[in-house]
Amino acid sequence: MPDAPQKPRKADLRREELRTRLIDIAEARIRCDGLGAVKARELAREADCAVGAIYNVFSDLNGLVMAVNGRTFQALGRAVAASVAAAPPNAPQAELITMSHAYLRFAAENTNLWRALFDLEMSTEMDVPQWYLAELGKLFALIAAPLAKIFPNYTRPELELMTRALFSSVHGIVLLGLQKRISGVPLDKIEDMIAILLSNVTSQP
Amino acid sequence: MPDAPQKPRKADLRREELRTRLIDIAEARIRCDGLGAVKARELAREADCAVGAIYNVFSDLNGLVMAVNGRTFQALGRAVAASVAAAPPNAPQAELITMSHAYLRFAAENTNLWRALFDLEMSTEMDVPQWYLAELGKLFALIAAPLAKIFPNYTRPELELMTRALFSSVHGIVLLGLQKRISGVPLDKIEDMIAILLSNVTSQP
DNA sequence: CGTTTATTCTGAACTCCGTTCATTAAGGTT
DNA sequence: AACCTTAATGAACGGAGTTCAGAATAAACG
Repeated sequence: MPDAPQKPRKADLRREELRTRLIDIAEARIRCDGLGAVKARELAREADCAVGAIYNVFSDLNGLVMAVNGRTFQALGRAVAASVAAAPPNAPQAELITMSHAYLRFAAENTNLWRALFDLEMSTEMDVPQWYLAELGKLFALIAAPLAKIFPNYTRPELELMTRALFSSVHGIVLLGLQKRISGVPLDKIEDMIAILLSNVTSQP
Repeated sequence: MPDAPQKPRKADLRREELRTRLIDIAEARIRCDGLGAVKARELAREADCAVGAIYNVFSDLNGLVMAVNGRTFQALGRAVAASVAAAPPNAPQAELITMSHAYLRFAAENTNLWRALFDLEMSTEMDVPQWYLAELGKLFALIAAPLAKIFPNYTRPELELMTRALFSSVHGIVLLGLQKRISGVPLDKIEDMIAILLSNVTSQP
């Protein structure tokens, strides 16, 4: 009797179908109205299931939001990677700026989803899932590559430090820039901030 | 009859006393256990008043947290200003690094209070109070002064852009650095990140 | 100083939310 | 078809912010 664990059939399919349905709904809600719009009863109504069913598929609502965050993080990574893939090689400074602008663009166009990426981890001080660190690692690698060309004399640790520093810097600029567009900063000003920062950092004396 | 509006007496004193008492308690709670530890019933119990009394003094719990944030923001401003006051003049690069390290130090030593400063504004998309912008303006002025010495050729708008960019960058480094000290970054690594970033930015070719 | 009016304080009650679990229904096995 | 194992259900629970009719207190007045 090969292929022993073949028991689950209908149930698992239904479960998997409900899982993606719930993620779809939660994603749409976060996109439109932010993290606070993810409510158990509304999800159940829209997904046409019982409230309890949600907890058969996810440990709690945080787990569901985490699943949405997984999608968002991958989409973010794709957006940044795509931006740099279409750029000319051997222009590492321009590469950094292009990636950062792609990051800004993604955050601006998917503000609520992008926010959820960071708002959830903070509130619950649980251990970061491994896919989270993996995706972050991919982003870091994209940044480290052009940086290594710009600073060929940097040691490995110095390069890592600089990578984290630049990522955090761009993240900070985007975060504060997108917050309160009123009385705040229009998108191209944020672009300028990123560009002026990166230009100054990457032009050695 | 001069001095007409002299009516309120006992009531206003009690009200003001309760106000500061509530802010004290909320501040202590946030400091120890974060924003989530500010609960109406617990506050009332600790302040020895009815839950409703809170709403006679503040519009809601957000208003109370706002009051705490006011204190925190002022303390933050004092900490940063003090750090630069004790530094040698005519060393603008060192000044910037000193201030940024003071910012990091304040955030590290008052993490929950510092977090509340930003976590609340985000969740409720209400209009930013004017004192908030005023305090931010003071911080910006502290940054702009040494920057003007480093980049004497910058126009006013360029200088403003650079000021915001650097503040946001340092904020981002501190934010992501302090988040998840586990598997994350120790304090002196964060200091190094700030220093390496600012050194690179402020050394023109 | 007593009475009356205005103000403030009180806390039970209302609403809303995430989560649970005894009960019910369905799926799989013999 | 009868049995058992598993999943789905939604009323109920606990805990949160906020409100508001009534009690208590302070002010005003005779």
